[in-house]
Amino acid sequence: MNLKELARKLDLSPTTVSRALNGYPEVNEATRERVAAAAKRYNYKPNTRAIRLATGRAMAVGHVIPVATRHEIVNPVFADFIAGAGEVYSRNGYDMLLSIVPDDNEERVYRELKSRGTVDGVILHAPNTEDPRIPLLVELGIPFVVHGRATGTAPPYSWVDVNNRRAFLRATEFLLDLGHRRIGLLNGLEKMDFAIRRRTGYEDALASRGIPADPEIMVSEEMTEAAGYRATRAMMALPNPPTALLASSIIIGFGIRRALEDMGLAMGRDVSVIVHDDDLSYMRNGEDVPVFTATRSSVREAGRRAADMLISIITGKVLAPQEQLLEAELIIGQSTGPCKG
Amino acid sequence: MNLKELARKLDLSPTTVSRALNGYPEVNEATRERVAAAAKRYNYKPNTRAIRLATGRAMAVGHVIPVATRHEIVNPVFADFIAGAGEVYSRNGYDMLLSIVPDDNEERVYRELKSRGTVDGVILHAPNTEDPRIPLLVELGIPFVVHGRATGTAPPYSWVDVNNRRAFLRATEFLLDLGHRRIGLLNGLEKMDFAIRRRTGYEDALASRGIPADPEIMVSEEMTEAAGYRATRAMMALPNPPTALLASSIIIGFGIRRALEDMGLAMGRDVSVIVHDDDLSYMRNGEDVPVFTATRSSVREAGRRAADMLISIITGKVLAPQEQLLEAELIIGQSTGPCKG
DNA sequence: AATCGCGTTCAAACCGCTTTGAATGACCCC
DNA sequence: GGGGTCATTCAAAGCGGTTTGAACGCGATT
Repeated sequence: MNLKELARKLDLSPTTVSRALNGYPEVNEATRERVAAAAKRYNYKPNTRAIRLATGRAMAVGHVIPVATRHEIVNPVFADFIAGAGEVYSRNGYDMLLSIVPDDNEERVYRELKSRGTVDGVILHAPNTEDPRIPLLVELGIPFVVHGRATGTAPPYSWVDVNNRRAFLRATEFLLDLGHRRIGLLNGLEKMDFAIRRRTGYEDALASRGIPADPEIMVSEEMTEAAGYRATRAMMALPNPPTALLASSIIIGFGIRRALEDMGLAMGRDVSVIVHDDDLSYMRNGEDVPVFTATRSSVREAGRRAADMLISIITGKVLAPQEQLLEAELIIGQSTGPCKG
Repeated sequence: MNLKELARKLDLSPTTVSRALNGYPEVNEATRERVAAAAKRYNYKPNTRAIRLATGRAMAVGHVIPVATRHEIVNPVFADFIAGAGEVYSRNGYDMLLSIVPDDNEERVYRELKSRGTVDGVILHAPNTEDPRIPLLVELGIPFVVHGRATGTAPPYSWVDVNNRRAFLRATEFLLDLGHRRIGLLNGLEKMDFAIRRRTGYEDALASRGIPADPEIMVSEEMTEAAGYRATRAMMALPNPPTALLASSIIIGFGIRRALEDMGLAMGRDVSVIVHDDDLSYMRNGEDVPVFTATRSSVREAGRRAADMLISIITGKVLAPQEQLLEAELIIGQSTGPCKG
């Protein structure tokens, strides 16, 4: 059943039927009801492809997921982020398009999205410092929202981010307050912007207490269980090992825990651990009492916010670049305790 | 730059230009080259929306992700699956559409995908036994491939699945060979088809050695770290605790490890553990030596296979329903050892 | 010379909607 | 009664491609 057929059944022109269904004011209320009833009865759904061509809008949002050709890492927070974003899209009648792209090919993909008109806007994931994708998107004129920020990027742009610096500042201060002086940092790769912000927060907290940051107990690696294990073993083998560890993800935390266990050390008693917890739905930090003391910020919520923001940019509801900074909570779990050094 | 403009520049009709670019045989080779050169020079990309309307094909594949309204679980294997599928789609010029849908609404979404013509086919995720979605998709005439299978579903359908029964059969036999007689099962929710197949494999292995399955050491829960912890604590507190555990996911395995540690037990020495490992890119099972002994099968590869299969169904390359059963490897790690009971 | 076939190109219809601009008729006012 | 306003409806022209059916030029066939 298409519009023309429906119109014929109703003895109306396609014009009127279309307007009736789309809520235009110039149709008689009685007519509108008749049309609505018939549409329902014949289960009429307008063809998406035709709407898109006619309106020139794609009614779709793109998420370009760069897959590192070398690292082969699919970011684990990604699933939750799009779950949040997806909720918002479907509420607003938008489709969500995913492009899995080798990361050396991203520019071409954006250019094609633009010239083929497949999407109305995109979400930019995992920004690096001075990320070249941002000026590119600005140049192409594609509406976009960044999940995260990119230090050193000139043009203004819209973003949703966690206050990573403050989160790690507070976490570090909390450990300092517990008496820890040797605090190891297990960070993500520092080409990613958030990793740099987290390190800065950590360093600032140390500096404010006059403690020099020690590169020997600061690592920047992929955020995997295995990397957490390896880094922990290495740090704990130092002549002057840390008494506390601060990690950029709960997955690293699992690796830390395994390493400590293998060395016969108890987390929370012998070594304090704080992790960043993205509140992933399939990786909850314990049930009633959190396993890890953590800086927590729901990445799913970030997905919702970013999607909302993007839609209001696409629809022209807002014009200036939007910014939204989410604060992480510091939640106390079983993995921290006073320093007994 | 659109087709008409390009045609005008070339002093050709849109018809010929279109045919030249789409490889139709009736265009003069010299003309074709002239067209190709101009298309490249003016960076002409045909508008996706127009192609879709004209051809009646969506050139897109849908993935409907049911989000359990109660459990709030986004399946962690999902990110890797679509990473694999996405590779195949982009190679073939298809878009990947994601719908995040409350699971009480799935039927409506499929009907809309059909009547609005948004996609050419779908991948069905996380099938339950006698899953009603399968007959629905057959009825609607939407091409689809199931990731997994659904026992007790009447109509034939295409699927890609791991041989879950055999994987767990072999894992159980391996533990039995090590002398274990009390083997606990930490399974996923048994409304999901794969969970039932895994239990069957486990039970069959026990039965073949004349060991009765004991419901006290068999749980079926969400596959989270916390659930793994809880179940392990409960089982180990029994008067007759298991000496080995078999778990449906590596995430459960992390919970098992934490529980054992809390009880002062060493994994691999005091209690043997085998997990199923989906070979997630962000959750590798150790680096050189696997941490967990595991039944391993790459879910990313499954994504590739499913996408390939779906595309050949959509394009009519194959007509009969296709089936593909992947075998899991049994890889030996540090979490298993002889029973010392 | 008329006919045929072949290779190549084109005009126009079509896909299913939206949207512009015009038409219709009822009602009101002077 | 003529003109103006207003509410309502419609025909037709897009949107940017694909595809059908026809046309054209030219060498080969009869």
